[in-house]
Amino acid sequence: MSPLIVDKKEKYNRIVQVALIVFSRQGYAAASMQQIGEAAGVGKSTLYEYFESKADVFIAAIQAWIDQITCRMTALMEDKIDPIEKMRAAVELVNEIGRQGDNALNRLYIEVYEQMIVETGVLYKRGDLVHEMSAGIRRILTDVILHGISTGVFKAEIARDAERIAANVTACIDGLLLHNLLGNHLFDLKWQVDYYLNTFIETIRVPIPRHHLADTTGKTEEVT
Amino acid sequence: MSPLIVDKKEKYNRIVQVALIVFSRQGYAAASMQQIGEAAGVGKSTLYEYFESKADVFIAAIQAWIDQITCRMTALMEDKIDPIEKMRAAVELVNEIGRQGDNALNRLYIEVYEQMIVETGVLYKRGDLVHEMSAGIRRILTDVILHGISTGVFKAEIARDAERIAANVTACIDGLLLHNLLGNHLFDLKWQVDYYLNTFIETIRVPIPRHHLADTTGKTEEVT
Amino acid sequence: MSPLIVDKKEKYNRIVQVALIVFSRQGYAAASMQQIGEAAGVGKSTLYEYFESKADVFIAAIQAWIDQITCRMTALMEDKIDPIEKMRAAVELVNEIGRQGDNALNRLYIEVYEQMIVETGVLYKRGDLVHEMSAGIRRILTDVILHGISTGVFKAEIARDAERIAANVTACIDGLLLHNLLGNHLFDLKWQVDYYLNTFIETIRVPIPRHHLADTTGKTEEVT
Amino acid sequence: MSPLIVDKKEKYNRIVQVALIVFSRQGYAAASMQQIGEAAGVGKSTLYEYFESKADVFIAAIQAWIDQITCRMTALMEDKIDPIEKMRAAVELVNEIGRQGDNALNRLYIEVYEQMIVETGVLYKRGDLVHEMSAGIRRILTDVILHGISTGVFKAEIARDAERIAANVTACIDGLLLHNLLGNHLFDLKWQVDYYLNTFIETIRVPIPRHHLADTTGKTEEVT
DNA sequence: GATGAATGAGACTTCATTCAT
DNA sequence: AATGAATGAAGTCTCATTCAT
Repeated sequence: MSPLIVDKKEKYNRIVQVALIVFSRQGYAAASMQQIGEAAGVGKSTLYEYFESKADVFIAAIQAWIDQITCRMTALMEDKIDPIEKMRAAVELVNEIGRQGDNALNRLYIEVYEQMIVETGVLYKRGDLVHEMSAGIRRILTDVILHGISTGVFKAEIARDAERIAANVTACIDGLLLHNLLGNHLFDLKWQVDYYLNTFIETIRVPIPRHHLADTTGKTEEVT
Repeated sequence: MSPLIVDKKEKYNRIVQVALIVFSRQGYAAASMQQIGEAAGVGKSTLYEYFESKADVFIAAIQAWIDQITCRMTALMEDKIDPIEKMRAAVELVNEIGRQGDNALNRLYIEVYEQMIVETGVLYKRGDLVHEMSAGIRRILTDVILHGISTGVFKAEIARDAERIAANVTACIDGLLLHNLLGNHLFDLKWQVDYYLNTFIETIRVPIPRHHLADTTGKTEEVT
Repeated sequence: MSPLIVDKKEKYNRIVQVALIVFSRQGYAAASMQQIGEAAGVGKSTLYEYFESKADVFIAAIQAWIDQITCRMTALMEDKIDPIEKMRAAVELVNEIGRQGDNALNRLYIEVYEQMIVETGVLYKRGDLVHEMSAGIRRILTDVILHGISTGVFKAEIARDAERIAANVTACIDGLLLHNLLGNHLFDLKWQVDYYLNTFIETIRVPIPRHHLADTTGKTEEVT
Repeated sequence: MSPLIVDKKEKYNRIVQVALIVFSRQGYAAASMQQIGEAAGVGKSTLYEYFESKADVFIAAIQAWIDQITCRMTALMEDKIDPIEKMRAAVELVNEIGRQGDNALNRLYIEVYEQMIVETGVLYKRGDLVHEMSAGIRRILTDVILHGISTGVFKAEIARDAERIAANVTACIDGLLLHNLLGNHLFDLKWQVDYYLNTFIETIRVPIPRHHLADTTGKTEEVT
C-alpha cells in the first residue's frame, strides 16, 4: 500500500527479469551474482535483501519464466475453437521460441533439467517444484484433448489417458526443441514440429468418413 | 630400458568409465578432478598424464558413452528381421536405460546439452562434435526405415524424409527420457515410450487391407 | 677408459649443451626437466642419473657457457698484438653475441643474475661461484691492460687499478648488452659499444704528441 | 547508500609498495599472491579487487618504482646549476641505491629484465612499456647534456648524439649496479661509479685552455 | 534499505622428484 | 643404466556470501 512497498515489489520483479536473461545466457553456474546485480542496476549485496541465495534467485526466475510461457500459450489459443486448431496454436509457441535468434530463453530448459538432475543442483530432488510450476502447461493440453473428445473430434477411447498423452506431447516437443538447440543444421524445427504434430493428431482424431475424403484435397490427405 | 610396465590403455579406459559415473552424478561443473582421481584410484595429477584437461576427460567420457549406447542398440536389433521389430528393439534400449535405478548414466544427456548450449560450456560451438558422435544412432534408425520401405512394410512416400524422420524419433525419445528424469511419478517411461512408438509406427506403416482387419481385433494386430 | 665411461661423459655433455639452449629460451623457472629430457633425447628421469637436481643442471650449463665465452674471447684476441686492438677484439665478442637474431644465449645473463639475487634463486648467495666462473674474462682484460701499460700504450698510473678497471669495463659492457635486450629500437648495440669503448680507451691511453697528430687523419681525431 | 568507506587509492598504494618489496626479495615467479596479501595485511583474494592478475600487480609495482627513482633523481639535481654537477647528482642516486643494506629494491632491475626477455615473462614483448616507463630518466640525462652544450661546458659536436649518449650512460650505470649486486666484494660501487663518470665527463667536456689552468685552481673553475 | 569491501574455500593445473621395472 | 608412471605440494584465480557503514 505504501509507496515503499510498491518500490520493493517493482525492484524484485526487475531483478527477476534481469536474472532470467543472465541465467539463460550464461547458465546457472557461470552466471555470477555480480553480473546479475550489475545488469539489474543494483549492488550485488542488495540482491541478498530480496533473495536468500543465488539458488533463490534462480528459482524465482524460472517460476516467472514458466508463468510467461503459460500466459503466452493461453493467448495463442484464445481465439481458436476447433480442438485441432487449439492444439496447433499451442504448439506454435514452440516455433515462436525456436525462431529467436540466440536461443537464449530456451536454454533455460537445459538449465532447469541440469539443476534438477545433478546431485549438487539447485533443484535436485525438487522435481515436485518444477512439476508444479509446469502443471499449467500440462493442464492446458489435457483440457484441449478432453474438449476434443467431448466435441467428437478426438477418439473417445483416449479419454482415460488424456493426462498421460498430454505429458507425452509435452515431452516430445521438448525433445524437438532440445535437438534444435544442438545447432544441427539438418534440423528444421518447424518441419519437425509439424511432422510430429501431424502424426500425433492423425492417431487421436476420429477418422473422416470416405465420402468426405472424396471432395477434399491436399493437406487433409496427409492425415488420412 | 624397461620402466614400470602399465597398460596405459587399460588405465585410460578405467578413468573414462569412472569419469562417466562421476560426471553423470555431479554434473560437469560440480565434478572435480580430485573426485575423479579418487574414484579411479589415482592421484589427481595422474589424470593429467592421460588427459590434457578436465574438458578432455569429459569429452572422452561422452564419446565412450555414445559408443556404448550405439553398440548396445546394435546388439538388441541384431536378431530381428521385421523392420517394426527392429524399431521396437532399438527403442527398447531406452527402456533399459530408464530401468536403471539411479538414472545415473542418462543424466549425461543433460550434461551434454548443457555443455553445448551455455557460452562457457565445454562443448559450446562444438555441436559438430556431438552431432558426429551421435551420428551412429541416427544412421541405424535411418537404415531401419529405408529397409522397411524396401520390404514394403513402411510407406514408400517417406523415403525422401527418412533421415529427418529418424531425427524426429531420436528427438522425441530423448524428450521422453528427459521428462522421465524429472522424477515425475506420473510418468511411466515404458508406457510413454510404447505409446509414442505405436502412434509413430501407425503413421508410417503401410495400412493393412480391410479384409484382414475384418477378422482381427485392434491392438493385437499392431504388433503383427 | 672403458667405452661405457666415454658414453657417459658424452651424454653428460649433450645434456649440458641442450640444457643451455632450453634455459636460454625459456628461462630457468619456465624450463621443465621434461623439456630438457626431450630435447636431449633421454627420459626425464635419466637426467637424475647425471645431475642431482634441476639446479645442478643449470649450474653445469652456465659453467659450460662461461667457458665457451672465455674460449671465444681468447680466440678473437689471439692474433692481435697492439693492446688497443686486443681490447677491441675482446669487446667484439659482445657484438657477435648481440648480432644473434634471437638473443637466446645472452638471455642467460639475465638468468644468472636472477638466480643469484633472488632469495629463492638457484645461485642465491653463490656469488662466489659466478665470480669464479667469470674470473677468466676479467683476467684476460686485466692482462691486456697491464700489457698495454708495459708497452707504453696505456698510462702507467692506472696499473694499480687494473683489476678494478677491468671489472668496470666488464660491467659497463654487460649493461649495454642488457639494454640492447630490451628491444629498444633506438639502441644500436654496435654504435653504443663502440662509443663506450672509444671514450674508455681515450682516457687510459697515453696521449699522442702534437706533432704526430699533424700527419694522422680521421678516426684518430675523434679521440683528441 | 553509504557502504564501508575505504580509501581505495590509499590501499592500492599500500599494496603496490608492499608488492615492490616482496617482488624484489623473491622475484616475480617465486613471490606468491598469498605472500603479497599477507605482507599487505589483506586476504589474497582481496588483491584481486585491486588488480586483475599477478602480472598486473607486478607492472603497477614496477611503474611505481620507476616513478620513485625519477622523482628522487629530479630532487637530487634540483639545486645544482653546473651541468657537470647535475650529472654527478643524478648518478649519486645510484650510490644511494647501492648503499642500501639489502639491495632489495634494485634487484627489481633484474626482475624487469627477466620478465621482458623470457618467453613466459610478464613483460615479454612489452619492451615498449618499460621503455616508456623509463623514458623520464633518459630525458633528464638528455636534457642535462643539451643544457651543458648550450652553456659551453660540453662539446657542441655531441649534440646530435645526445639521446644515444644518455642511453649509453644509463646502460653503463645499470651494468655497474648489477655487478655490484653480484655480491662481489672486490666491487666498490662508489669507486666504480666515480671512475666511470669521470672518464665519461672527461670525454664530453670542452677541454680547459692551458693559460686558464695556469692561474686557476682546479675545481673552482669547473663550476664557472 | 543499500552497498562497496573483504574473504575463505575450493578448483584446475604444473612440475620436480621418486619409484619400480 | 634407463625410464615411464605417479604424485604431492603449490600457485593463480573465482565467487557466493558476510560485514560495516
